[in-house]
Amino acid sequence: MARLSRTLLPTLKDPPADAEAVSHKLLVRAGMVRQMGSGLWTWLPAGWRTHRKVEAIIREELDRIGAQELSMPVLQPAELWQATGRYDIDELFKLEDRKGSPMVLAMTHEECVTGHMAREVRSYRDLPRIVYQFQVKERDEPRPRAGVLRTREFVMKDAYSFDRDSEGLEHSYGLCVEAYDRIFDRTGLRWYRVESDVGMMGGSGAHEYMAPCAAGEDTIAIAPDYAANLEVASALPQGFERPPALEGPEAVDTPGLKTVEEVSAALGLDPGALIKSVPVVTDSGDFILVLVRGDHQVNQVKLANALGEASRPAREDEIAGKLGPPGFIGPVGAEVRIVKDEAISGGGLVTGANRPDAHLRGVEPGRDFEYEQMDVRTVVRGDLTESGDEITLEPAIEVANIFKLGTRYSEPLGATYLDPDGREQPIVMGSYGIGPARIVAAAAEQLSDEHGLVWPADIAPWQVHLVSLAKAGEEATEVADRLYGELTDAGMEVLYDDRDAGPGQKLTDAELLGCPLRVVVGRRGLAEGIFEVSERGTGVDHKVPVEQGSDAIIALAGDRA
RNA sequence: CGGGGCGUGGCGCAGCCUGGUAGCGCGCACCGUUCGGGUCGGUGAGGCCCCCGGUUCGAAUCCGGGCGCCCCGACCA
Repeated sequence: MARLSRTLLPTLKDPPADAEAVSHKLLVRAGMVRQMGSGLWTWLPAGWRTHRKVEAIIREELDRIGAQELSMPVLQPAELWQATGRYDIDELFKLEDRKGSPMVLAMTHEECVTGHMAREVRSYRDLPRIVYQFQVKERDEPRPRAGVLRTREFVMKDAYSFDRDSEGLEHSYGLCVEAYDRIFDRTGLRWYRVESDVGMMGGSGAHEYMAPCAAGEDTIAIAPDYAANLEVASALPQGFERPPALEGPEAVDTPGLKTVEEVSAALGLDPGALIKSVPVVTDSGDFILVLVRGDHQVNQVKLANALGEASRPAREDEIAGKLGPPGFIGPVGAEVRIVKDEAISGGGLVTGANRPDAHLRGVEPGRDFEYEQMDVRTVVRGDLTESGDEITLEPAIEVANIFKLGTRYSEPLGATYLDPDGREQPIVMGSYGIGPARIVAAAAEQLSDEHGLVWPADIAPWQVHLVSLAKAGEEATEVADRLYGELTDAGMEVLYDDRDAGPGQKLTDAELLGCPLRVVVGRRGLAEGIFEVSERGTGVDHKVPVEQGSDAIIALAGDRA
């Protein structure tokens, strides 16, 4: 069934010139994926085997918590999307059918599944339910990148929970967390479950599953008992050398010194002793002066969450008249709304003087200006968790996310039920996504070496890569054929390299593809009466006596799984 | 959306500046050779030089427009 001589497995000596990410290079070289267009990929047979193995793990674990698989269409009428207000999202592919009716290609399926539940669920007795599907998602990404990591079309496992109330949601959410934890353990990835931003999905809580690797687009903040997306991470700031407090603010001349670096250097102070003043304008038009420590950055996501709305940096014309010139802005005497980050404390601080070429020192929040205090800064490496552990930052791929949606979709789509008292209530929802392709790519990123891929046993395209080094007609060919038959009959997944090719090519291809066990049948081993079995990744070799043949190899494969 | 780069047999590239009818390596086919780490030699097939328009006796090359792809940033249910 899987004789390499008849398998579509186009391995490449060189990676595509435009590939940067390790997973991109290796998955293409190993003949697992091919590009069709920007962000559009074909999964070739070997790649699809791995993809489906990931799907199988997900399916088993979701079935185990009582979730039910279904399948919804990708092509959908635009109506539902107009109802939830998501029709205007730029990433949504929009089209018309032949009658001119507006249609969309679904980028996710909340609208569709909630639309169904609105019709089918009537009573509290119909709840809770958890359903899921594996279905293609279409997203017109502004910039697809890194091979299969960020694409415009991809299969997502999306699950949706429907409960009577938020307690029920907590329970369903907990079940999904359990299932997801097991799924990611089984994939063999190194992973974290982190707190995440609820983003445009709305709702009351969210986590992401993150696989650390160099090609990751996100950054996660990690400590022994802490894990969060950097977008929302929160921590205790590090100390700095604090200048002496003064009776009141004192002006100092700082001609031309506009940046934190310039001012702190000129005054001989730690950057942490400065207050960085960032004027922003919110979506609703509110003008706010945001203050963070000189050695910190404003975190747009945390700021939006703290303010309850998004904001952007203020333009110079908006600042003029309210505050000093850029580089010399400060909170003292400013008649604007002031939000101070909670990492700023104590006195003796330095701020802009709101006039050209001058700063103030000895500034103390509270005494010298009024403020609202919020947590709006981006955590930096070395900050401490509440239990005193240092935080490290790592790039990571988001491989899954889970949201407590609440009634964000059930309300606009009229998904309600009657409670025991006969009152109409909105269904409380959760949504749970996993990208199998990203799991495949993350495994390639995390586990490869200089020779190629190294698949965890449970998601490898084949368990055994059987390499015959014999020429046609040699006795070794018969031996390899027989071993292949025995292993296959025993239910093993075997890729049998029976090609008429040199040993170098066959062995390097086996390493490139990265199946857990490589079995070499060749004259040299047979002279000793053995098959040579190598474990990919560990470098451990076994000499398996020919007479024990398939049984011993099956046992070794079992050990690796 | 801003910035940068690229587009020439299946893959990786040279040729373009300085116009003259396309070349290299790998791969592929065949013959021989070799056979435990991408053997070696020979023969051969394969190209609308991304597209459209312009300049020119003549355009892969120069000019204009378009399309596609990649990278950095913004963005990212």
